[in-house]
Amino acid sequence: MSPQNSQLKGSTLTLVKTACSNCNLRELCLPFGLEPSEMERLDTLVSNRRRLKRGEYLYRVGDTFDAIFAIRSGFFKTDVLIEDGRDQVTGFQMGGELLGLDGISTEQHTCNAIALEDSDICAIPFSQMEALSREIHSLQHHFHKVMSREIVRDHGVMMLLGTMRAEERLAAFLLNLSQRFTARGYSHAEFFLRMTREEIGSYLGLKLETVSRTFSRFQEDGHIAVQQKHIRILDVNGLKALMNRRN
Amino acid sequence: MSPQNSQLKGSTLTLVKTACSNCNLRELCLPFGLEPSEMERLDTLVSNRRRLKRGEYLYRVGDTFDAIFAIRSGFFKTDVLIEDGRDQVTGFQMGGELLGLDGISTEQHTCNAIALEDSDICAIPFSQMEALSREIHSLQHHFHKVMSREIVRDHGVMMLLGTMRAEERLAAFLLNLSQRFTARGYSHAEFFLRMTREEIGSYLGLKLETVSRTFSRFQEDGHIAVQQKHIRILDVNGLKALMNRRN
DNA sequence: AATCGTGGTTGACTTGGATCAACCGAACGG
DNA sequence: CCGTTCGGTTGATCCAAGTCAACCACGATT
Repeated sequence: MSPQNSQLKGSTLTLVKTACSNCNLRELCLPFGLEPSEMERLDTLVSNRRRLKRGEYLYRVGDTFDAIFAIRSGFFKTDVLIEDGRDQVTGFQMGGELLGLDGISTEQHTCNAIALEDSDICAIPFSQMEALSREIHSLQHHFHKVMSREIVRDHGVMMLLGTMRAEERLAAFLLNLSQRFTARGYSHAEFFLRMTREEIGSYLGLKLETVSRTFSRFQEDGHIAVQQKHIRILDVNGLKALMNRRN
Repeated sequence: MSPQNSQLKGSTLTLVKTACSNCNLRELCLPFGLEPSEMERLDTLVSNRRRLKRGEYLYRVGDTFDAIFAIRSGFFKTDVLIEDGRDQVTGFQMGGELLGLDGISTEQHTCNAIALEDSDICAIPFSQMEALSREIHSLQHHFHKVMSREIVRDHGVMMLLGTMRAEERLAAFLLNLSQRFTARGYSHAEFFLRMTREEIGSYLGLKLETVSRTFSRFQEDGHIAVQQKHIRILDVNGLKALMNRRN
């Protein structure tokens, strides 16, 4: 009775010639909107593929930056820390999303990226990527859009952390996950959380107990069914209503 | 009886000969690191200069995006809002900083940018900027760094909102302002706040009363001297110590 | 000089989420 | 198979910040 395991085991690890052109995430990822001939040129940069096991670091604070990473499969978190031990999860990333943009600024990574399940990533050497985007306008423009989208996403998180109560934060979090799973062809209503309550709490500015309690409350109210990491959304509109209910 | 209207009418669109090459903020701004000949080429894009009076919008949520803006002088805030009236200040920007990066993603601005004092900005048409950065490597790379720096800054704010107590947030805020004023040749220890307590609170995820009380406490403890918007920092190290005092 | 409005300060009280603590259940290694 | 560990749940209590409210300071307007 463990659908989680069967799902995980279902991922067959075959060594495929890495290429954006045959990647089923290409429409979500960097090559979005490229002509076939252009995509071939991008393929030559992305030859570098890497596997990570659950818990492994893709990069750490202070690592020198020379490549951005596209997630081919798997699930990541990024976090920042301050001296005294506090840390904050700054995001959860899934297939088709880019990691490492934080490193461009100082040529050093400013956060940690950690695989939350066995994952598969493509490394894209950044200087080559800049060179290619000088030649392919649509690649350049799309890359700018991806960076900008990250800024907009961060504003959303700031809004969430600055103005929302615990219930609203959790509802927003679940709806966001649901929407991203949907975009990747998975069920919008049923999924497994890849992260712990503590990691969710850190991302949302809450303690793990509050996350747990709020999940329980959502369940009592019939909005979701939770069993450990397994989530079923029973009432999307109920969750949405929770979100912009002012007091 | 409509100060807003009169303010809007006050927006004078003057065409001044603008040039990065003679701007004293060039080392903080987009042209950082360019050769003189390259800077001349950038000058041709930045011909477009605009004055805003206090309270005027540089852009609003939903405005179509076609240019990024460099602040030549003055002070801005950006904010996002959700339906039910809540809003969150996402940043305060001063001379040499760029505004509008949020708009690249969807070709529409996703936040409001409002002048907090009479200000002077340079508009840089984005498609021309992309074209030029295909030719000038250092411009391209610097622009990427600026976007990345914005992402890193946002992570800092997320950290602040997610893990810090009111005292720490305010201390971090004051130290950040001080440091940015210093970089612009102003006193690091004495300055005027351009924003209200409410705006500070919105940025820091606090209520205005909490901001006010915390300023008073800092004053009692001899860390700062406050009188309305006038701030003197008396004990930088005291403030720094406040910041990473765990509990 | 009197009035009004906006922004700031301060006090009294309330509360949402943190903290502390006990306990439970699933996964894993010996 | 049992003990251990880790993650999750739930309860009791506490406190930092929110809320509500009164009042003050400073400019702008008349």
